[in-house]
Amino acid sequence: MDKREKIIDAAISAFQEKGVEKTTITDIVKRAGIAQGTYYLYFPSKLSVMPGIAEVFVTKIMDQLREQVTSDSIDKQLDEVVESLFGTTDEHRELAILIYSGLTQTEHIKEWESIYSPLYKWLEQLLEQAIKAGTIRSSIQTTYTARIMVGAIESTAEQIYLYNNHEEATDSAHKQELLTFIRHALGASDS
Amino acid sequence: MDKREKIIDAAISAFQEKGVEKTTITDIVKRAGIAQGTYYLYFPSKLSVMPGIAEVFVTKIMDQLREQVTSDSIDKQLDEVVESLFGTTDEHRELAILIYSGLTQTEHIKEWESIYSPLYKWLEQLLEQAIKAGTIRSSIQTTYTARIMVGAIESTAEQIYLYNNHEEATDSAHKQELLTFIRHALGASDS
Amino acid sequence: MDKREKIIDAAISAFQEKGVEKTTITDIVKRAGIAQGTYYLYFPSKLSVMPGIAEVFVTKIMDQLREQVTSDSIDKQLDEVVESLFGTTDEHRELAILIYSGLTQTEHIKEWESIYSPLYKWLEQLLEQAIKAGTIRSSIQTTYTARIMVGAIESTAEQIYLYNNHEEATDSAHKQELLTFIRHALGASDS
Amino acid sequence: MDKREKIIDAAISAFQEKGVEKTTITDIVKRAGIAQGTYYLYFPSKLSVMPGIAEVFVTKIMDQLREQVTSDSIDKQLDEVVESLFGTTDEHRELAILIYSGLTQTEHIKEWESIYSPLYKWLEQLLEQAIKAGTIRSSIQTTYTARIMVGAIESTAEQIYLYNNHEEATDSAHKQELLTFIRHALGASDS
DNA sequence: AATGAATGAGTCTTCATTCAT
DNA sequence: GATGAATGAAGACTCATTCAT
Repeated sequence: MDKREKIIDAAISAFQEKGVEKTTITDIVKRAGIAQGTYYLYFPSKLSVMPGIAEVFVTKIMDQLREQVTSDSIDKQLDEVVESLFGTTDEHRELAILIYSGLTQTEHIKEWESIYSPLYKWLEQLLEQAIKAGTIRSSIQTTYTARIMVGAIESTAEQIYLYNNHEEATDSAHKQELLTFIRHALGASDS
Repeated sequence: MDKREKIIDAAISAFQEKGVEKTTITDIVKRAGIAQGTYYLYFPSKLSVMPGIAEVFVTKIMDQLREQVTSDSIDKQLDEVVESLFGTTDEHRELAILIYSGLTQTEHIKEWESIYSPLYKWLEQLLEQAIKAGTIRSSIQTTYTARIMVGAIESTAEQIYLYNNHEEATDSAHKQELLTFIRHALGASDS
Repeated sequence: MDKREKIIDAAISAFQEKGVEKTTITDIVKRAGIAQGTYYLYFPSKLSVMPGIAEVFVTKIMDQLREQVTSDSIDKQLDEVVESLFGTTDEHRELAILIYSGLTQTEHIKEWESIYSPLYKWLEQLLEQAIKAGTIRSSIQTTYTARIMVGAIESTAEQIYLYNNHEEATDSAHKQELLTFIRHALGASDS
Repeated sequence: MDKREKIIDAAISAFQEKGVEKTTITDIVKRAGIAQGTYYLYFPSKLSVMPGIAEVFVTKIMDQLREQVTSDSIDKQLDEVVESLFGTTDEHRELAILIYSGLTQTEHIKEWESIYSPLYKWLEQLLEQAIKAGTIRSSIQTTYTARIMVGAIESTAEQIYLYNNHEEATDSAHKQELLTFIRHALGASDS
């Protein structure tokens, strides 16, 4: 395992435990088991690990999606996409917060688009296939709609998992409403 | 103008210019034209101005909405809502980021929901009236859909104004796609 | 005694004892009896005290000169000037080195001229009086000759006191040669 | 070109550009095109290159003098000596400073005398010949006067080239005054 | 002889907070 | 209430030096 990876992992664990603001480079290097100066051979500052962390995060999202979205019908696929993204947000909520927090604190916010592009690309393809199959409306421009959908799903997941005190019943209703919202938006047949 | 307000305004301007992390109390008091110690008579720490800033932010959003959403038909109203929220995001994007950033850096993230509640409430009522008028589908649960819509609109606005390098043509297409998306989602008549 | 002066005195003592390079800000503040941060309220860096130190040095030179150069005849005055500057260099040799060293290490070297100007002015006046009295040649341009003389005397003093291992006999001969050199240069009557 | 020489040249260029204090071994090895560790095969520390640099410096001074001082009369020779040393100081002023600076930072300051000895010897011989020829006063002790002259000339050159902002007219007058000063000092015929 | 990644002790510098006025 | 000079703990960052290859 190379040092760059060690540092990213150590940073994730430190940021999650102590928060970005309160984490020091010293915390990170201790966890990574490397020397103080070695950190600066790989990253110029505390927050410059953020894009690295974000990549790890998106990799996790994509792994989950590829694993969990397996159906053929668009209807079930939407279900699985929402389920998967909700799951990732729930599971890695601290990671999600710290990425957002870290990105906003730096000049790196413009990198968000490129970090997310694998996710956007993947969803675009899924939409294109559905259009070809005639299961969603043909007027959809996949480039934009993919981004809109990801935004809608993730913001809803954040509302549920990050801001709220969960309640099984309302959470489920909220999620169902999102699914219905998206299905209508895509012009898919209501299930 | 009392000192508390002066401090909040100074904090907003400092945070926007230098970022939350790099802003110091000294920066704030200099802009506010008060003495170092005076700050602590009004706020116990740097991040404790955040709720004050957030209030200002939501007030601006609501003022814009009330002023700009004036039509009768749901179709035009949606147009105006998107237009208004896009405008606010564009104009106050740094403010939005710093609030989010500030909230994630503290224990205050759960307050996001309550900070946004005036906006949610306002949109719920708009939706309820449209349901009554029969211009959108009656199966909509306004509590959830209001939140989903705000999430979809703001995340799209962020994608356009925060992460991207603007291009007139694509920005406009992206926004149109969002409108179409929402209209279908609400079961409104396509314009 | 104000803090700025305390810092300069502490810096002189620290620089002399440990050398400029090996002295830390911590060394200085400890000797000055002030807090770490207080240093930065007065000076932005370690070497920026140097001009302050140089002023102290020139003040000492001037005090000595005024006290020791009391004769009326130019011949004796020259003797006393050389004696005085040699004495100052001998007594404060470490101070002299560290000023030169410190000035060369920074952007402050251009300030040397203005720091030395009291000395130059004083010697110009002495020369002007001698010209009026007809005891040195009238073709002398005092502005330049004052500078040349100071340079000649100090460089000789440095050669003797800083670079050499002293030997009473040669030191004295060296000094006499300098005096003869200057007397002839000024067109003064040889003693 | 062997590595030792490469290092000395790299050190000169780095010291001149960044100053001795701010130059790091890393700066030097990068310029020399060698590896970090290789430096230590040739020099034990940063300042131990200084004597090597000083050699280069005095070699340049002597080369200039031998090339430019070619006349027979003492009067013209003095002119050429001053011209030559002024030229070297102007051209290599940073080099001169960094040597002085480097020497004062270490225990090496006593070496200044021996570094300069070729220059002193050369000037002693020139003076001896002039005494023999009867063109300067016979009471001169060449050992001391050579040192005094070098000191006077170099300190004047420093005053002009290091400390001042040049002005063609005053610089030239300053130099002429120095020449007149020295001619009288040596008891040479005024030109 | 040459390399250059890794080290970690040591320093500079910042800045939230205090408190005498 | 208001001030702002002073504080000093804490953290970022540097860089001479080493050593396995």
